[in-house]
Amino acid sequence: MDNNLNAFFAALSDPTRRAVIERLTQGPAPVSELHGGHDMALPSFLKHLGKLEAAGLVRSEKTGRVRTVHLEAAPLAAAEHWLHRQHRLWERRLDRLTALAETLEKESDHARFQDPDA
Amino acid sequence: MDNNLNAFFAALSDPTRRAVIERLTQGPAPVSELHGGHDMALPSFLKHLGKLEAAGLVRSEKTGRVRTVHLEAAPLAAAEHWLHRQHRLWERRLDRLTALAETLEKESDHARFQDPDA
DNA sequence: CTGTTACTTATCCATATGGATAACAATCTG
DNA sequence: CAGATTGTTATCCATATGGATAAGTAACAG
Repeated sequence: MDNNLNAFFAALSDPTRRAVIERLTQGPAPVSELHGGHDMALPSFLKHLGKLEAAGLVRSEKTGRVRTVHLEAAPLAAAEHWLHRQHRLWERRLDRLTALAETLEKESDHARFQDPDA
Repeated sequence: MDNNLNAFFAALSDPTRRAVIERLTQGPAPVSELHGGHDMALPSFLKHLGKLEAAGLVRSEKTGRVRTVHLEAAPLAAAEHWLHRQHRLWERRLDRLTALAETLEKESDHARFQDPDA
């Protein structure tokens, strides 16, 4: 699960591949359609699809001479989950810091009240 | 905002860098502490920190001879947001398909009712 | 002011990545 | 069957990436 994050994030670090993912949220599509609009030779484009599939973000089946590609939901959810977790831990920590700061501020007020000319 | 996603995801595609992020959710740390535990020469490790900082995931300040590194929340949130959006679009599409399937099923039942031996 | 600590900078190296072209294979279509 | 479609495989190439070592700078500590 953790090892996959390497391939997941690497796959998403390329704009061509993110565009493919975005397109696929509209539904499955054959390779040639996905390729259309990307200014790039087909074999080069196929390597991108290969990485997406290797990362498990996408799956494909071939029928006749057409290969149809579709999104795979689970990995998106997994990566999202990792990010969310880190984000949450970080925000929680900020909250604790804020709370601490407020505590210190109150104590500081109190001290000033007891010893105004400090 | 979109251009940053390249660097964001690329930064997260390496386990050393993800480990740094995870460590930093516990709070800021000096370079040497972050480096400890990673079996890697300091300059190599510094390149990882450099990428994290270039991606905006992390910031650092130097005081005396110590550089302290801390997490930057916003980019995590941005990447998380992109993933969430794609995930949502994809799930919404699955829902539409499910609905369509159910509709077809009902129509099919209806047809069978009118023409039971089909 | 000498030594130690904590980075920094400069190179170097092997492999990975993103791109291209050329040639091949396997369907359809007429 | 002949030809066009739709991928696929095999190379090749330039640059990026992840690692290393060596040497340098900038604070402290004594």
